Amino acid sequence: MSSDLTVGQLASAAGVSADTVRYYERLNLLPPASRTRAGYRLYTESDLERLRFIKQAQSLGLSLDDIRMLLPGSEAGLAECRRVRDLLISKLEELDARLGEMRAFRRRIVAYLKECEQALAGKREDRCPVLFEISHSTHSEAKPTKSRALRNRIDAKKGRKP
Amino acid sequence: MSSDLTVGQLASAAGVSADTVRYYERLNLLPPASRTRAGYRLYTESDLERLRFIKQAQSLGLSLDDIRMLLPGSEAGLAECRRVRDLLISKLEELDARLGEMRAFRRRIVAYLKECEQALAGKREDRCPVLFEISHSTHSEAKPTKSRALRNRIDAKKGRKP
DNA sequence: CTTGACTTTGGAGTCGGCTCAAAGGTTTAC
DNA sequence: GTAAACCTTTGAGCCGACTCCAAAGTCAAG
Repeated sequence: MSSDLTVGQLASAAGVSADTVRYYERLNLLPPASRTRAGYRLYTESDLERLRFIKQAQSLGLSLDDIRMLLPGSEAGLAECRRVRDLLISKLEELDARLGEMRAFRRRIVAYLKECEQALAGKREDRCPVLFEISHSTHSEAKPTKSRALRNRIDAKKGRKP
Repeated sequence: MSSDLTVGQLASAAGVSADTVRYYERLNLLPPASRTRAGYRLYTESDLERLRFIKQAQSLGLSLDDIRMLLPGSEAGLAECRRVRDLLISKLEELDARLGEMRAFRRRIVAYLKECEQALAGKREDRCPVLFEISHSTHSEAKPTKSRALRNRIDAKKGRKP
């Protein structure tokens, strides 16, 4: 309470950008901040806790929509707990479905890889058996745009504030 | 030539929309289709296989950029095979890394779920212990990688062709 | 008093992967 | 011969979670 924070201070305390804080406010993930006479947003420690909670939950793979459902509602302990449990169960189901798919895909990749290695060891294939399996068409290539997914990951890993 | 397909036929055979097929063609994921005199696209079985491969790879979380790299280039047999092998190896590594992350995430969810169930069984908590923990854990590194892919897959499962 | 680092707003842009609309041309079924 | 159901193109819109921008206001240090 000794410490009221501006957006920028709150943001850097939580390791996000000021834009992100305002964005969360628009989405009702953070309550509308009180203001100075000049209109600057003012935040308290509890806003910081809440913001950290959001980030933490997000790092668990929850979407902002999911998180909004987790944020302090009006119910008391047990009801709250049931709500959380239901969300966790549904996330777990999603996760398991996806894990199953990924393991199947892994088996497929491994099988393809084995075929490749065999063809390379035998040195007698006139074309990659994997590609033969996948498709018979040859097709000319445009320029290989650098993967955006990769760039996004890199951006995400290093520091928040530009 | 027994089985030439129009874009709509190809699309529904693969369970995607015609728009998606044309979109893939724009992205060079499918070779430019041959045309009838009237300009209609014509596809073959091998296009269908290729399209199915794309969907299969995609359902496991590979981006279209990733997939493009797995698709046939113009080099001859062994070189081609080496390229495919190298890509398969790197995808396999990625996949394993991701599987590891997901399993860790899963353990965390399961642990939280257990706490919820216990609190509900004991009926003595005044506050959900999971919410308490999340709000008091230290926020390390946010990595919301899977949310998006996860939701995309879910959308993909039910919402086909409206 | 001026500089420069903050703040405000609304609105636009980004990325991947579609999805839809508009305005027209073609093919097929009756 | 005509209507339905295809097909063509270009180009815009959608989602989630930001991110950036411009133009203007505010605040603290020197």
